[in-house]
Order: sequence, then structure tokens, then C-alpha cells
Amino acid sequence: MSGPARTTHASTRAAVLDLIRAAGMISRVGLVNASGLTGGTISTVVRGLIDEGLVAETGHAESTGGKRRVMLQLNHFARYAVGVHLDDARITYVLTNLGGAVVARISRAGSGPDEAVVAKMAREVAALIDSVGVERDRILGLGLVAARPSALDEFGAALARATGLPVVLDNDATAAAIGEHWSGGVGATSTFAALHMGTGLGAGVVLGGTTHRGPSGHAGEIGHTCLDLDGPRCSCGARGCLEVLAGPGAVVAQARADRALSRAAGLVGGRTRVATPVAADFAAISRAARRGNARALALLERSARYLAVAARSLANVLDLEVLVLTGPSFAIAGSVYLPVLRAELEGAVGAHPVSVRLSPSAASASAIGAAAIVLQSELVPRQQGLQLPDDLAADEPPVFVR
Amino acid sequence: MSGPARTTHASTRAAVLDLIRAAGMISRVGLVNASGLTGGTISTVVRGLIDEGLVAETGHAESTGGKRRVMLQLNHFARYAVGVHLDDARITYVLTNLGGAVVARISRAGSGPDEAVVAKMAREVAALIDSVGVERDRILGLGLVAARPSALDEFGAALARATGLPVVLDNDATAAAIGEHWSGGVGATSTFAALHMGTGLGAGVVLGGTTHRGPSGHAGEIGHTCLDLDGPRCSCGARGCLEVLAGPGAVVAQARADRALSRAAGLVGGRTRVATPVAADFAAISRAARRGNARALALLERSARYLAVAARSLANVLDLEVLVLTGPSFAIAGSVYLPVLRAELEGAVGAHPVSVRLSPSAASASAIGAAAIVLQSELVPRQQGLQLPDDLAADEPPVFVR
DNA sequence: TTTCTTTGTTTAGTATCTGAAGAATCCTCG
DNA sequence: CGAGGATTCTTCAGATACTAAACAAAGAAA
Repeated sequence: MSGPARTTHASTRAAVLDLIRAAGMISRVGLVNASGLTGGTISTVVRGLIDEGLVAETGHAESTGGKRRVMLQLNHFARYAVGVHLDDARITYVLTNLGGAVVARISRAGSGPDEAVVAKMAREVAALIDSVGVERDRILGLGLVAARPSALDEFGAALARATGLPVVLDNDATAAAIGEHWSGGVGATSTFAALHMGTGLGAGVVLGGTTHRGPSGHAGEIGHTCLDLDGPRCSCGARGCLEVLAGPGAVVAQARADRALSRAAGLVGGRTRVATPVAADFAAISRAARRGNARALALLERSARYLAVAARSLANVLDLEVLVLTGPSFAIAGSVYLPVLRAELEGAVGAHPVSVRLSPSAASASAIGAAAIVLQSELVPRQQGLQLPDDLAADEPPVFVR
Repeated sequence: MSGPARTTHASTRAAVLDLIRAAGMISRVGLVNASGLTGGTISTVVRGLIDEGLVAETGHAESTGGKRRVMLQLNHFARYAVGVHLDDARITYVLTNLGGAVVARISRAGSGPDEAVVAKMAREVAALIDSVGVERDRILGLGLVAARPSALDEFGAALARATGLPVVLDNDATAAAIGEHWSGGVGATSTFAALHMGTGLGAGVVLGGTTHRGPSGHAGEIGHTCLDLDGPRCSCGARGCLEVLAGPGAVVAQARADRALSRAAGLVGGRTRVATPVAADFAAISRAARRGNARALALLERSARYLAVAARSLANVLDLEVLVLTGPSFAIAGSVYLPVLRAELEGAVGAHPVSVRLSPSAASASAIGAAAIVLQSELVPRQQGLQLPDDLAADEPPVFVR
């Protein structure tokens, strides 16, 4: 008597592949234990993955008394993905391999979505790919992320036509979280958030290994967490939002208001407020703080304290295990923020300590994450089982008779 | 050529059953559309469910030009579940049917988990079941919920022995959320939170139809959301936590400090602070507010405003669609809290308005939810696909050779 | 060498899905 | 009213992807 089948072919393959990715290196026996499948199934599935070139055998483990285990690893250079991050005034392109490692990178000043920009971006992508000489059919797709991906629908379609690559869109903070999840050696069922600070503030949320985007795709909007009922008014209409108190925009505004600091840090915002990007001035403030400017440091530490409190509330509500700091602003000022957040979160947070880390690739985390989304969607399509749409009765005749 | 198998028998059965539950009433064709399965599969699965007595055919829909669809519904009285809520000084027992509707209810004053209590509780459960004359083999199990379920492990095991029913444990706020999800006609993939206020404050979180408990089971701890960096110190060590500012304990403490209000509301806490349960005094304050006592009303409204702000932050971060207010405290004071929360959340929260509702069965929501957890775990076992443990390498030989 | 342990593969069997054909039911229109 | 069409539901053969268990291979122990 055989038991019931557990899953479909596609999702079994995906699950095994994801186990290999998450483990980094694992044997067939390890896969049997981790997956609950039998040796026979693992044998067949792994052979398929090896035939496709996605997985390779790489040496042996030490014997435990019998035959040595053959270790398996992702074949990192079997497939590639392109990640593109549209920031306020900058476009970052990365080409990553299966492991999420960057093999090529371009960063250009550039404006937002625009018809003329599509052709230029397609050329940049082509240049990116040509620079390392990867064949086109090894590239799984292109991930395009921004703070507001909802406005990018037709732009993404145009880019897909221009590049000939399948395009997936997403939020930049969510992308950063998926990037950490994919390449950061995070376990398959981990629960964590990626705090992303660029020009704005956002969080990508991964719960039990599954990305939570929310029904309208706005999950992770940590910027409007309220920290002071009587605080300054925010653009959202409320008061005391994290963004107004501690976001990069707020830090820069506070610095610009401080004549001495503006001069010391070399801010230009005092004069041409609109033209100067927030990112540039935030970087200048961070450099000043690192040079020992006390007022710059105080400003950043104040921001860090607010952020730490909001992060603690978030960690409490979601029961997070890990918090990762990513994005260009943390890439620059992480050394100031990290200890403050650690003190708040790794300390006495009741029963569940949260480990706080700075992303090793914070500066281009979103672009890397964009590529990781492609890898995930192509290689580990979420086994959604059955679709359970909300509008069940939509195709039902409306009238009930007896 | 047939496509790949999609799921296992068990999970297909569960998914179909859950679709029928969520839809309330649906035809086989409706199930085909909603599930993505073929007509043949649905036919077989549904026949099995009917044979088990779980589902019944109930009349026909109007014709759309051909044969009329036979409508299917859960057979609500095919199975039952017991739900038990251990509160501070009160134990609530409910017996619900498959639809989550209460068919019997008992509430007793009673202390916490204790050896002697087990026998008494088993008798109460037996009385509950006997009062409606349900056969034992139709009862799927017993859900036992409390604010701190982690301390209930052996107690639950003892109760399982004493009652002969399988026992599942959970958090009371999570239970309340699942109860709303099960019986509240909420869609299968809904994203919402149940704010639960009893003696303490908690939230049950359901994201995309899946309950989020968190890796350590502490998800939903909204009580330590920080709303004021310089606020009063909380037992958790931080300052300005929601619980200290607006929890029922805080409201009661503030009322007890107000001599005039204490007298008007009939609080006894002023004298015997420890012996008087918070719940009783909170109820007294609510009654006073309803009678028109301005100071009581002001106290509750202050609490509501804090809670509303914390709820808005939560809704923002999780992208909630619905917020349900449950628990005994909301059952009493919901009329004060609901409009305040509505104003904060249904108003201008950017792009995603959150609908705020008061649970129709707020007073015993946790007990009902406890029963719903049994229904869910027995009838819709979460198709977890493959187990993906975090400690993959644990059983791997530690040394890598070549 | 022989024997044991552990790892990985092959094979036969089976559960569960799909596709397609067929049966049943109801409406419409001459 | 009865034929034809539309829709719903069932049946059944076939395909797939799993399990169990026997088998083969590789190394350790003795």
C-alpha cells in the first residue's frame, strides 16, 4: 500500500530546489530528511535537476560508517537574472547568477518612467549582459522594482517588449527582503523584515518563508507608523509618523535648517531645495557624522532612536526573528543606526530576541532583490495549491430557487 | 494527454470543503471555477463529502439555459467542536456546529489551570454536550485558548485524557480571529486582524487566509506597540506602550485613581485593589459611560484614541482589509471604541481603506474561535506541502571533504 | 577477505488527477 | 408537445508522480 501523493511534480521540484538553495550544500539523504519525500523520489527529482544543469554534484561528505554522501549544490552559473531598481534620480542594473550573486552592475543617473527611457534602458540591459558574455537563453527574466510599482504597469510591458525578457514588477523594499532571503543564507521558513531606507522608508516582510505583500500590495508601509500623537503633521494627514520624525527626508530637512551643519557638511539644499536630491544630502550628513561632526551625528542618532522604537513595535506584532537593514541610506549610515537598533531589539524584548543585521550589499539591495524575485518566480513558483478567489459567487447565478 | 496532478487527496478534499464553507452555498460548477480542478474531480470529491455527511445538496439555482445547478452547503449539524476560553477569573465553554454557530454555552467563575480543575472542567464539558444530546463521535475535538497558551501544555494533555477529546491549544486573540474567519463569512483569502480586548490586549492576525502565529507563537502582541517615546514605563521595560496608555488595566487604574468616578461607577478597586478583577471594573466604567458619566466616557475615549492610532499603524504595515473588534471588553464598550477606530481607519488612510467591524459575538469570541480552530484543524489541515525545517544541516555530517 | 553500515537507484504498484465521452436535466422554439 | 440546444454532472480510460521495497554500490570494521 502506498501512501497518498503529497504534491505535484512542479512543486516538488521547486521545493527540492529551494531546499538545495537554502542549505547551500546538501546530500540526497539530507533532502530526504528535510523534505519528507522518499529516497526514490529524491533520486529522480535530483537527476532531473542535474540534467537541466541547475544542480551539480560537488564532492563528498565524510563517511558516517558507510558510503559517503554525494553533496549537491546549485549550479550558480546555470541561469541568470536581471534586476533593475528605479530610484528617484538613479537607475541601478544588476545581473545576478542563480545564487543571487552580482556578476555585473551598472548605475546611471536617470529619471522616472518615460517612453524615451525604455529604449535607453533596454540598451543598458543589453550592455550589462554583453559585458559578461552570457547567452540570452540563460537569462530567466528581468525584475523591475521601485517605491511605487503600481504606476509601472505599461512601462514594464514596454520594457519586456524592448528587451525580450519576461518582466516582473515589485516594491523595492519587498525586493530587498526577497534578495536577503534568497542569497543571505536565511532558512526556508524564516520570519523576518528588511528595513529599507533610500529616499523613503519601507519594509519588506517575509513570514514563515512567504512574502507578505498585502491584498493591495502596500504591506510594509512602516513610514506611517505613529510614534507621537502630538507630533508634526505628515503628508498622510496624521501626526507623528515615523517618516516625518525620522525618515531621510526629515533628517535632511533638519540638517538644512541648521546653517552651521549645512556649511560643514556641504549641503546645497539650503539654496536650491528642490533640485538637490535627498539622497545626496543624506550621504553628506552621514559623511559629516563619520568625520566627527557632533550635530550631524546627533541628528542621525535621533532618527535611529525613532526608527528603533518603530522596529520594535513591528517585531513584536509580527514575532520577527531577524531584522535586516538595507538600502542606500543604511549602506552609508548603517554604522550609526545598527547599534541603536540592536540595543532596542536584541535587548530585553521579553521572550523573543530579534537579531539585527546590516545587509552586506545594502547599497544595491533592491536591484539584487529584483533579480531574486525573478529567480524565485521562475524556479520556485509558490505552490499555491488551489486558487481560492474571494469572489466565489461571481459566476454563480444570483438567484436561489428552492 | 493529461496534465500533472495538482494536489493530494487530503488537501484537495480540504480545499473543496473550505471553498464550500467560505461560499456558504455553491454549485459543483462554481467549485470547478473556484478551484481550478476539473468537473470529474469535483464530482468525486463532492460525492465523498456527501457520503461522509459533511456536505448536503440543498435545492437548485435558476437555470442559465440548461440543467440547473445543484447547490451544495455544509451540513452544519454533521460535526461539532468544543471551545474553552480560560480567562483571568472565568471559564467560558461553547459547543459549536460546523458553521461555527453556538449550540450550547456555559460560563463559570473559575481559576486558572490546576490539577483539581481538570476533573471539574471535564464535567462541565460533558454537561455542555449532554445539554443538546450530541453523540460523542460527532465531536471533532476541544479547543483550549488563553492569553498564555504556552503554560498550558500538560494541562491540555490532562484535559484530553479526562474528556477523551483531542485538544488543541492556542492564543485567545488568534482564536478570535480564526473564529471570525470561519463563521464571519470572510473570504478564503482575506487579510485581517481581530483586535481582542479582555483583561489584556492582543491581536489575531490572518494574512491571505493564513493565520500568522509567528515562529515563537507571539505574533499579534500589539500591547507593546510604542505610542509615546516619553510615556509611562511599561512592565516590558519600554516606555509608552499601548497597554500602559490604553489597555483595560490602564483604564481601570485611571478610574480607580479618580475618587468621584470610582464612587459613581461603583468600583471596589479603590479599596481592595488586588482582589477586584480588572474585567469587572472595566465593565462598571463602561456602564457609567453609557449612563452619561462624562469622566468615564472621557477615559474610554482617550483609550480608544490611542488604540485607534496603534491600529492604524498595524493596518498600514500589514495592509489589512478588515479590522474586527472582539473580546469581552469590546462587547461592553464597543459603542465607544468603534466610532473612534472607524474615524481613524476608514477615513483618509491613503489608498487602502480599512473596514472596522464589531464582532457580533464579541463576548465569547475566543471560546467560539477555540472551537473554530478545532474545525479548521480537523477539516482543513493546512496543506503544508513539504516540511522545510530550518535546521537542514543538523543531520548532515559536519565536515565537508572535497 | 568477509561482513556490516550507509547511500543511492530501480522497479512494481497505487492513488489521484485530467480529458473526453456520455448521461441527465432543463430551456426554447417551432 | 417534442426536437434541438445548452448546461450540468458522471463515468472511465489513461497519465503522472508518488511510495515501498528490493537491489546495487561504496566505504568501514574486523
